[in-house]
Amino acid sequence: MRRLRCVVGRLPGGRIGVADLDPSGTELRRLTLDPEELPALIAQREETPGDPLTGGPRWVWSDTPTWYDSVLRSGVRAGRCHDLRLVHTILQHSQLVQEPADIRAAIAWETGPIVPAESRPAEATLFDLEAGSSGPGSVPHDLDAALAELARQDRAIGTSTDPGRLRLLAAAESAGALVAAEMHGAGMPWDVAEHDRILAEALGPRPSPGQAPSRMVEVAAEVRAALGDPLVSLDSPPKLLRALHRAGIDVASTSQWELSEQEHPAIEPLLRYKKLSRLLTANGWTWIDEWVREGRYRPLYIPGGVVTGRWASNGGGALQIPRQLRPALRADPGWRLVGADVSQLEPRVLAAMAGDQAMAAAAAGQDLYAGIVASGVVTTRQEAKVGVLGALYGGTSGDSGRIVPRLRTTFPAAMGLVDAAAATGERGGDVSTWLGRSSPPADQEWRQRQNSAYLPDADPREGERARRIARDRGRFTRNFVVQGTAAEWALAWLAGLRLRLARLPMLDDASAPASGPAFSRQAHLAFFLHDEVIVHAPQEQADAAAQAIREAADAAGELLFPGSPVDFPLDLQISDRSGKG
DNA sequence: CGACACTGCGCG
DNA sequence: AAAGCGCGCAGTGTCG
Repeated sequence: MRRLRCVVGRLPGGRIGVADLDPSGTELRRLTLDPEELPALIAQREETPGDPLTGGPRWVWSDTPTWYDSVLRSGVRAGRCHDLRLVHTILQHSQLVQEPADIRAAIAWETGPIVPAESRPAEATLFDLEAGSSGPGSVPHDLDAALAELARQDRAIGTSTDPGRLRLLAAAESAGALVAAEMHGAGMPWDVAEHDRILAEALGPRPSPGQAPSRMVEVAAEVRAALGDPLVSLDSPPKLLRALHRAGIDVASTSQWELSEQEHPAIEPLLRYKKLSRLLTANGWTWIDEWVREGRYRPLYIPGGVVTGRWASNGGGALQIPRQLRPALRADPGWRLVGADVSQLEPRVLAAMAGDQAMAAAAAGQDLYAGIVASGVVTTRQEAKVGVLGALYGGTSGDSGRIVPRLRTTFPAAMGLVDAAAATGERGGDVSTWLGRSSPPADQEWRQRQNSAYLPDADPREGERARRIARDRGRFTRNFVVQGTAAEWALAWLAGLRLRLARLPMLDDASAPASGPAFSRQAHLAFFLHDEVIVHAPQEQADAAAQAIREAADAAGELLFPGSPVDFPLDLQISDRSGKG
């Protein structure tokens, strides 16, 4: 059953048009309204007693943040959407699309990764729908342009080799855009006092501006004493490297993995100094001042920001918050954090895609690596992990180089799939995820190097270089199919979770400080990181939220891989703080 | 002074 | 300078 679609776009003169389309694409009616009337219209159309958000139409618009942020600020949520910009990006390169000419010709929709207009807490008043909004980094917001692009996308999907998969991908990607906008609106509940406590414990109390924290000063002195160099800068890699050489420490770089292999009294304090320095510069007091407002950290999430389909983020390094600071992610009083991550998502996705019976059997328990040990191909969990990561990333040497060939005999279908993806990439071909997102074509320079390496008078070093970058691309495409399909699974998980949470009752009075009307009275997503979600839930909804997370994971598996024996077990905790169950 | 490249390290 | 994928961000250094 295909639902009603409501295409939203700008009209000449600053009004907004909403065109209702039946499943065949025929326009049934058209409304005209002022921009500030849009939230009310959406609220009215979403209103389905007892089934909030799930019974409404699919809103079609140029770009989700452009239209949806203001709607959200009015306290209104949309159930489903179709983000023309994101779907355009997918269809443009998808190998499943057999007639890409129209889509590719619509260059106005070719935006690449979005340029965050304003990621600082201030926020621009969305409808900056003036001239210039069709420049680079933007898309056409007019209703006519949206209708034309939607028609192109419908045709591209309808004539593709697998319309079902591309429709699912379009819906999942677009649902991700709704989640991203909502998570930005809600923010992560951030406990500044706890963050400060963690910093002070590691670094000493907050120093006055321009001063180094006391613990760092002490550790730096230890390093300088051990190097016999009282003035050396530890913050400049070139200077530090020279100082290390003067002290007789033979390293090619100052990276921690290389330093840690050295025996010298300066190494231990230097590594400690680097840890402290990283904590201070990346997530120190300055970070708190810059990013946390009224108990909320609000990064910008960027769906489709990574070529594989993973999200990127902007503002404060949301996807790289160190584990050490996780306890600062803390529920409001009377609320709980419900956190869940998928155990070994990528190898499970690979087993399902490849239909690898042996790998599916190994995945049957909570711990896939234990299952691989049980299969007898390796003897320790560590070997299983190194081997699987080597298979996914294209490891050829060291431990993974020894173990991966053994996996080939035990899991031939799974290994065949990633090996084939690597071979295709090395040849300059493209690969696609399970739902049809395709790898970016090899660029001109890459092709140039492959061609010139085989000319009769080519320098042998050119040939070596060509083979090396060919292997580099092979590792990329090998990983692309798995990382990208895992991202699709995660989008399906998020999409299902979001709608399940929306069915939970709105509380009459939640004791939480308002973070926007739509988020202060109901369990909502607060964080997402590739294979992990955190839901911020009123205490009385915590169990229901946990149940929703589990159901959504099962549903995602069934949606992508119907009938597959591979399941996707979760590690789930309910707590007032993240980082500890 | 800004733009850019590079290093290094946090996350999955 | 990971032998093996994908990111964002801060700091340093270089160039114009």
